[in-house]
Amino acid sequence: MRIGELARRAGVSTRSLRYYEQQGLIMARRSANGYREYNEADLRLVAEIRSLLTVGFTLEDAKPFVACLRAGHESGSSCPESVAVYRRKLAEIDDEIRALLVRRAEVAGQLTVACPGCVLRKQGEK
Amino acid sequence: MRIGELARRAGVSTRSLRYYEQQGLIMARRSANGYREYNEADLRLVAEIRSLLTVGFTLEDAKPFVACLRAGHESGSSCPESVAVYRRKLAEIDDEIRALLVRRAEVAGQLTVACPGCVLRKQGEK
DNA sequence: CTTGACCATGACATTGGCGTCAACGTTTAC
DNA sequence: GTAAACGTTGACGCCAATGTCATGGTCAAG
Repeated sequence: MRIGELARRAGVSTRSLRYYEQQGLIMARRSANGYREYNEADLRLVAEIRSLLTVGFTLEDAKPFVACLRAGHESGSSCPESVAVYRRKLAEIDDEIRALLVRRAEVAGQLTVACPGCVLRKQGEK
Repeated sequence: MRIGELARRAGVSTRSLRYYEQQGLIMARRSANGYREYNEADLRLVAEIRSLLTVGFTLEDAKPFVACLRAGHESGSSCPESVAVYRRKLAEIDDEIRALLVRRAEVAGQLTVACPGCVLRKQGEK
């Protein structure tokens, strides 16, 4: 299949597919006229990338997963490199959450001073 | 005082001060030679901006606070516009935290499948 | 042969808060 | 008078993942 069909089937733009290729994630074969030629496996790669992007991964983060799939594994996360990325991202997310909780507390504190009674309930507080 | 001194005293770069001016936050008087001339009140404005930026506000968010101070209020948050920004930012932070918790759960779920026992404790779990 | 739907590459725009040069004027001190 | 240290404006770079043109090749239907 060519890039337009893959884009439609994967629910992404052709621009994105070319960008993924440029970033070294999905390399397509080329037919005689220079058109990119894809197969079903490529559709899986794109799906993997999209699901990773939607949970906040970067394309760089997604590379090990794609490599894992291309290496023949049934899941992109079956490889130690992928697991390492998962663990790192989890730590990053935890850091962000911690930072946000601190910021929330600071803002809420200021708001309380400026306007007592204005503060809404905090995450997790009933 | 001129821009270099204000920058040193406020702990920011001259580049930032000029940028704040360009964004309409801090307008300096100009002396005959075209140099920006600041006073102590401007130092307070910059301090206000910095403290807001560090808790994740944008320069746009900071505008009402600066306006409040310039209007003569002792605190940048004494004006209803400022309070409104506080409330909005609080809601935004809560949204971000919610989104991050969702992402964390998704990533942790995937990691659990890929590598049982790898997942770290969640925020707030003892 | 032409229209239209594809495809290709290349390059600029977006968002925010600056860093960092460039190229040039001013002031200060020696 | 000249060098150092300051000031001015202007403009490009950065980061990420695209959107969106511009310009042009390919190909099937009519």
